[in-house]
Amino acid sequence: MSDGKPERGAVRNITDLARLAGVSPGTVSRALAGKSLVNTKTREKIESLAREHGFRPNQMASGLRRQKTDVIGVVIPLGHDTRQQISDSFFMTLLGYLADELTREGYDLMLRRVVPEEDADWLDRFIRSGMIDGVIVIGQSDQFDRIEEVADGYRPLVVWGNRQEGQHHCVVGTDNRLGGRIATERLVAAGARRIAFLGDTGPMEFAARFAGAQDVAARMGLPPILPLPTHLSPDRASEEIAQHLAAHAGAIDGIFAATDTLASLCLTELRGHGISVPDEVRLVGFDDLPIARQTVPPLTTVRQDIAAGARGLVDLLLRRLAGETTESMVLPPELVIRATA
Amino acid sequence: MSDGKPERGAVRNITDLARLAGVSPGTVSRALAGKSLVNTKTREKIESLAREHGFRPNQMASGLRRQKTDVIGVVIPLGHDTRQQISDSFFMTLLGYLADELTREGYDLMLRRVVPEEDADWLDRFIRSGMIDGVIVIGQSDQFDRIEEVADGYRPLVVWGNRQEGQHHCVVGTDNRLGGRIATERLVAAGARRIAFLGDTGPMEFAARFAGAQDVAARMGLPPILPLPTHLSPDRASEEIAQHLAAHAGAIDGIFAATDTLASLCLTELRGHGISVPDEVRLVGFDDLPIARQTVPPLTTVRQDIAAGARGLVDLLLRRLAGETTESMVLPPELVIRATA
DNA sequence: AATCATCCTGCAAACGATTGCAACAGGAAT
DNA sequence: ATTCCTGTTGCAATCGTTTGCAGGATGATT
Repeated sequence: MSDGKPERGAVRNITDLARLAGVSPGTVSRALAGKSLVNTKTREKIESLAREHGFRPNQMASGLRRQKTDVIGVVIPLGHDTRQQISDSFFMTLLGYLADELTREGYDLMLRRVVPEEDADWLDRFIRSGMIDGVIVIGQSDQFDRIEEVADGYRPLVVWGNRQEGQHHCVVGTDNRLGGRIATERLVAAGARRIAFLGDTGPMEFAARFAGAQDVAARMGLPPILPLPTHLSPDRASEEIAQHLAAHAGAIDGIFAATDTLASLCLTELRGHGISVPDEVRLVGFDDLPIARQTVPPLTTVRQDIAAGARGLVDLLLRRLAGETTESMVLPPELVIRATA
Repeated sequence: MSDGKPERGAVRNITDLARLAGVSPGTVSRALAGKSLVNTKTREKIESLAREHGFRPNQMASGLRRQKTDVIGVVIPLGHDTRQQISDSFFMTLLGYLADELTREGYDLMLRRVVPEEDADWLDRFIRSGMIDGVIVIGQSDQFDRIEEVADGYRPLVVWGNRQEGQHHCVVGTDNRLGGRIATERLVAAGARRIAFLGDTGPMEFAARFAGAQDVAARMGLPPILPLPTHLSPDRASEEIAQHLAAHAGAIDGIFAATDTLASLCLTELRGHGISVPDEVRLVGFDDLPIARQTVPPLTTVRQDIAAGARGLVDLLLRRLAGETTESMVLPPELVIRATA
């Protein structure tokens, strides 16, 4: 205050501050922690000194002593599609909401991106690092089993992904199978009969969407859904989509894309091939990312409520942190009809 | 090994493991840290015991003792446009690359999103938390002065943003003013004369792009650039863009958008208004995000090399961490010509 | 056999904050 | 005057790891 530049750097720890205030370190700790056991005058003196010197208690030390770091780990396993997944719009949006929610609850967020193939015990390593109070895994990728293994011995763990019959780990996610059904039903309602699924069917979530599509095909007596495996990274995807279209020209009149990103790329390719949407081919995406509103024509898609997902993840994690046992949370998908189907 | 389920949880710290191995804690520490002073046989025994019990040294304690946490803080100040900025494609892509680079260098990433208006000393608080070895700030937003204040007293700080004459903090970023010139020159070359700038001119980076556009207008004797202030969040932006278009119908034949995201929204609105691009109105964006390739028609834009930016940020930060003094790093923008100008 | 260097290992003091316990002051109650 | 509270404060152990220093064992050299 005095000079605009209080001599900072002099006070490095709670003991220095205690010396200045003429009290013991313990009292300083209590005062700064806002405990009720400190005399009001003492507290004010300590607080003003702390402010003046820009002092903040060291979180590492505090964490060590309290056995609680107030940090939540968020980890994105890059399974199938190493590159680019981390900048996938959906995951990033979810991450943004998670940051919001965690901040609101007084937690910091430690982000880690791992490649399970190079680092077998990525999850265990993170958990036992001692730096985090709990873990949120974004996307099961192909690591379902690894997660299951760990989940039994470690409570504060919540996963974004698909719910599996009888699984042990607590998961938050959209009902992908139902989403797949909804999307496919829409394609059929729009006149499609020979339907393809655009995307890799390896990852859990995608597999479930694919299964949902198959459900509908079976129920309605349509030909089986044709899987068109595709990577997620835009550069590779475009090319692969083009090949798929060339290979199955005329044999497909409806496409269910695993992701809005893929759907959008597909739309571009369809236009390139002179195929009209939705007249010749109907198209439905998944996620309802902002991009879905801006494609030409605007994309019909299945909406995932990302904000609700983030809230659910944090809420469940906090409850597990508090010792509760929690059920998984399944969010309802919602059809958003625009112009591609 | 033995049973598939080694009794974990028994070994909680280095001392437990020392007891098991029949050595002192110090030796265990040295062995696990890979120091050369330990007998090979002892080391192997300790390592195998550690593996068997899934033990990892506590990073908090280690950090406390070594005064080094191996964590880098990444903070996104949400200045002008509180909501949604964190899920802005550009920042998120940058964040992804940062995660990659930091991981490669053996650092973890702590992500924090702050609202400077609610929390005046966001930067100081983060720095002095004791949890991080250095800070990367993504975007100066309107916090230039605050960052300057802190930068003199804290070395391991690097900022993504715009370089200012005579500034004190180390910054990595594209030459926005040059980018603005390039974009505007392209608009002119494509036949535009009455040019507008779409976006808020408040944030540093945008202000520089705007200034670059003004440079060109002045040099070429064109009418002054018309600023069309717009929020970044898609929902508000669309509406605002529509209003701008309505207000200046026919009076504009070229638009330089501050961002590809805005450009893409603008394109949608233009189509809605039946205005043809690039015949009636030319459009140039900024960033070269993946979306730029998928708009209809594909977007002409100014490319920022995000990967190089991330590498630069991490590289400079590491060097400052090592005690070096570093210059700022200015990346060259690059015009990518597609079909909108 | 004595000396010395070379390896390893153990001891104990840090790092900085928290907290159970004890002690103290001052006032109230007896 | 004694006893008993109540409200504050200090003391010292603790969280788990690291590391400077000293010391012990071993083998080599004279």
